[in-house]
Amino acid sequence: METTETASWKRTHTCGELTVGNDGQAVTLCGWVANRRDHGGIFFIDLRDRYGITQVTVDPGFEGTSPELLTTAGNLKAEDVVSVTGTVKNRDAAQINPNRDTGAIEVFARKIEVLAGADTPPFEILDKSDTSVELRMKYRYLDMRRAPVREALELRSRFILALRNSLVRQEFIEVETPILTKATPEGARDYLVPSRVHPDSFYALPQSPQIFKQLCMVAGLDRYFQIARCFRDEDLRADRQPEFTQLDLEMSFVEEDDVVAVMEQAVAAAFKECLNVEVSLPFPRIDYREAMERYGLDKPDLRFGIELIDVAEQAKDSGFKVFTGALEAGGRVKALCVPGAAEWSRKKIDGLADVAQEYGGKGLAWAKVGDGELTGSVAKFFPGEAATALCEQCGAEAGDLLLFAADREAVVHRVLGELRNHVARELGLVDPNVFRFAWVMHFPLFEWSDERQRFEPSHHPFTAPLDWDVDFNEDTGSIQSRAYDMVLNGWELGSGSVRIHRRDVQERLFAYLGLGEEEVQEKFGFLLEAFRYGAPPHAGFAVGLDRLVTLALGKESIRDVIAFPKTTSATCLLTGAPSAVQPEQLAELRIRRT
RNA sequence: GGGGACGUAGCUCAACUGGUUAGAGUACUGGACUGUCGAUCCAGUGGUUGCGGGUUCGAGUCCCGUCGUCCUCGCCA
Repeated sequence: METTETASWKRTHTCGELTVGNDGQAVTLCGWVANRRDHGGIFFIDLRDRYGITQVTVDPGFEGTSPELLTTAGNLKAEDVVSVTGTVKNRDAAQINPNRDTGAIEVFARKIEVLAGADTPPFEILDKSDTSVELRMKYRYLDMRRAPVREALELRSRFILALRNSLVRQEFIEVETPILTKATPEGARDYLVPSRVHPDSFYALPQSPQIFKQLCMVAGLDRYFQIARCFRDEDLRADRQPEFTQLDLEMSFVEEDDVVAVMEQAVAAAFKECLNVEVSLPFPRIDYREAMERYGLDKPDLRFGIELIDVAEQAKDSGFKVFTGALEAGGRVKALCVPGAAEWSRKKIDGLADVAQEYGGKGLAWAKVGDGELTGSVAKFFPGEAATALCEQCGAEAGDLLLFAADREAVVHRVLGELRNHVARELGLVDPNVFRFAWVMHFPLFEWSDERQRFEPSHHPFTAPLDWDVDFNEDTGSIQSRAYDMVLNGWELGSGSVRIHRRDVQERLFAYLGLGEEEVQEKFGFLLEAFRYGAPPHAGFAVGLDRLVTLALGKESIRDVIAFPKTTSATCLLTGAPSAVQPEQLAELRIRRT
């Protein structure tokens, strides 16, 4: 047993819980010195812990205030870790701080023990931070003392708990799958881990627990889930970094509706429990094809309208070569009608053209809608009646701005889809407190790879086609799959699919992909073998937790909800990872530097 | 791999078209002050302008390279 002296600093309360009800109580608080105000005799110390800030008062007029206490109080510095023992007192009305939960009381100190002194921190620890990301990440542990960061982590924790509880209520079993696993042949670049025991062989960190969760279904677990860390060695963005967390699940004897219902329950429960936000169920479902036609992207932001409009009929006789040429080449001509944007400056519209080019457009045709006439770059091709017809088709009124894209369908959709998001932001139609979920159904089974000059699975090679008996060689690009995405406010939150449980279909698919028997055996042999012993029809889903929590909090980057995030160049500023290793370590792995 | 923005005191920023000794707020140090709560007041310390080269009588400013952060295209089954 330790002596009582050791325990004398132990807290009786946190810095967030004392109220007027505690008046007169003897308490001990522990925390960091957030601030100290010295009035030439009386000291005020803001003591901070995870739960809040409580004002500690050191008053020479207070009975029991020793000279030592005054000295200690006078020497306190920001971020010193202290234990304060004293008496709770209600403040006079004039001294109440309404901006703080504990603002109606203060603790008159009898004793202050410095548990650990602190150097002056590299930046001030204020809730409202203007410190550079670089410095915040290098000293993330200091950044995390700030309430906004801490609250994001707290919400993330509660969010995960709510999701977990919902799934457990829905009879799911949480299973951990290996982090050291087998390299996957396709998809993202793998992170590899050399094997010491087997020189020249490597583990890979999982891009997702995909195969293991399907094996769980063969095993008869029926309903699996996992809060799974996933790794993909690709370049970073605001909405992705190389290691991220998914809520991953898989279910047996189910189809799309069942998976969708489970996810809707879980997400709605989390929003309700953590944010008190009622998400309306069920989420609307939209066919992939329709999403592309109406919004141009497979992750439409449904918080606003401004849908894409086909103007081929009006464009075909316009005499405008860009339009007619695109149509003759089998492409599309579509438009966006931006309400009230006719007043936008030339500079602003040129900015839109830059956006169009960024996403593969050759340029941007536009027209301002006036009183029965058009002005702007394409106006002269739509005189009189033609202008009227065009405006009617677009639902355009005087004061609106029409934006056009004419190109291959993929380019038209991409450009207008991104422009749609762009102009909505410009128009202030994007409210972070509105949550518009949707399911995008029936993604294409394959997509064309320019790089490899062939069709590849757009989801993964275990995704079932909508028609089990479809011929993969026929009209390959438009074969529909049973893959679906969950979309929120223009972000892809997650995706899933009904899997192929029939060995014959799986073999036909591998054959179509050009994977020889040997190759299939080497890469997926264990999965196909498992399927030989009775695979139930199954389907699953995985939702990106980092993204979900980011949007739930109205943040802009997933780094805001990750405790120790990576930089854009995939490094950790705090630890310095990645870093060189000792030659001995390399030798043991039989790796030579080149 | 490509494009863009940024890099000046511990921190956040300023410094007109190249021109005297690179400034301010804040932090920090010292002093004053017994009711503040981002306390206030007075004084002070603090700079290889990311790094390397170049142009120039003279570079924080212009040029080239490089490093780092952020955004982004490609990439992300």
